[in-house]
Amino acid sequence: MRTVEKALKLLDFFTDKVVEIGLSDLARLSGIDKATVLRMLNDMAESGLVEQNPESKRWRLGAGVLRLARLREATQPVNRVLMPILERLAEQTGETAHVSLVSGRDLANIGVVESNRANRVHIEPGLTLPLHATASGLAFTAFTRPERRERVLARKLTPITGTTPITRESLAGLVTLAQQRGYSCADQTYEAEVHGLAVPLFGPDGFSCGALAVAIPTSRVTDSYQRGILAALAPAARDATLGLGGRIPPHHIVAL
Amino acid sequence: MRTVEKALKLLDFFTDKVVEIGLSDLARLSGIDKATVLRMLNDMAESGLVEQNPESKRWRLGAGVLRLARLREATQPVNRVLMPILERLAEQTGETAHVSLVSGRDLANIGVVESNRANRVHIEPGLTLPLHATASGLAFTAFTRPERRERVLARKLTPITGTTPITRESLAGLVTLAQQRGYSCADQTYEAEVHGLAVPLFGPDGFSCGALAVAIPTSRVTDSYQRGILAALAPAARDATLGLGGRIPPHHIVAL
DNA sequence: AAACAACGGTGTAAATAATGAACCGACAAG
DNA sequence: CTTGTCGGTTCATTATTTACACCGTTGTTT
Repeated sequence: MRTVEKALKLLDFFTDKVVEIGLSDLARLSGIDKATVLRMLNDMAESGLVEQNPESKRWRLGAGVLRLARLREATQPVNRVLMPILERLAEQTGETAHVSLVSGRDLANIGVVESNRANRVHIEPGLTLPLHATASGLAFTAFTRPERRERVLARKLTPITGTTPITRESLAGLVTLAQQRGYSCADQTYEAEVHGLAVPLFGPDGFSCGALAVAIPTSRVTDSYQRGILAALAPAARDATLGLGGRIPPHHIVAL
Repeated sequence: MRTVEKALKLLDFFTDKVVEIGLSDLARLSGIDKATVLRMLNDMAESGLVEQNPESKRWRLGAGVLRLARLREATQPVNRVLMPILERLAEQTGETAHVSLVSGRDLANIGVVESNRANRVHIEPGLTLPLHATASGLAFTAFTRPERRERVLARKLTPITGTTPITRESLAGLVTLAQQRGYSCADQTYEAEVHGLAVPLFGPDGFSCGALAVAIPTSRVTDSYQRGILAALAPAARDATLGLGGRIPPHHIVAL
């Protein structure tokens, strides 16, 4: 495997729960030799991608990622555009709203606004969303370039909950449905008790570049409740696409 | 040179002015073969660090950096803590304030709030600050671990303006002065007509982990004006250090 | 206190993965 | 039509990465 790829994969072991990892742990987690991991970490530390806690000697994400994020934000003001939309959406729906953008072979969650109800869905910031198991992933896949969609369908699908689609046929069915309806549903395919609704975001090329989604506790889900959510979600997604400089293709209509 | 290091160095060619770079350009800029650069870019794209504009075929920073930044922010709420302090500082001083954190061998600018005066200093977001040529760098170097300080002093110092310190002796003098005064000055060492004042931020280990700085047009600089800036800067830096969970060492006193 | 295990980190010979020159088709300008 | 440049591919050579063993230290267990 390519060295750079392996090195960057190390970053995926950091989550909002596991913020610092020791050398040996990281070697075990990744299955890579300790010496190799150390060299990679040192290389990434040069660029500020990771840094070492001088006391615990453990490693964590570095300040360099903040710098890079600021740089990207300066050119494509994603946060500035999307966060207000997200906040309004969460307020209107009373449910947790989140937005994700394509990043490598999956979707990267880049913004979350939680509902302020007691019973609400919590979504980890910085989560990577699998394309086949989330409403966001389905909405994205439905409207991405055909080549990419084909690659997604050809993947080995890992089950996450009991209702995660694991055959090519079941996934293709959900994707086709999303194409027809203009939005996607994911009923407990990623986490139990969580129902997702998502609408794709489009880039300047008219293909999807991400998704805007609302996550609902299954206990609250009814047909009419979903319609209400969609009535807020659809225009929010349109605003988001336009705010990012994207172009909504004529064949995308959210069937309310 | 190590491959991972080389690959990540590619990211440094993206600035807030140069947001998209073509393959051949990037190969020329970095002095690395086209084929190698392409492989590195593809590897980094897997992790979402970069992405390719499907129309122009050129490359830019990817959404993955936003994800990583959110992750780091979730654990160490740098922005949340520092931005209000920065805004207050900019308001109090009427000058552009910025904050930077150690990132690899240099400082990464992670926040800027510009003054609202007509004549003000503009600072690019996501800039990398050289340690020897900026007030922030001097303040950081003065209070970092001795080993690191030694390495900085041993560097080959690149001149940026006419007054950038380029000998070990001149830099050591500025650093010592910063140690004595608890703050640092940089008179047009990075950009002409810009005067910098900086106070270090401290980590939990009692050594500097970054700097809080104010950038002033030289035309406004007088002794009493500087004292006024420092009177706002010193407590702001203290708040920032404490807000980040750092510990101010007893020997650090800002001599007003 | 002794023994032990696990930690971060270092050196080395062996092998794998990175490298770069040549090449390709596409496109644009002259 | 020729020329130059673009993004991208190929493949033999080679230089870099790799993994094993080892080191000193730390902290836990017996």
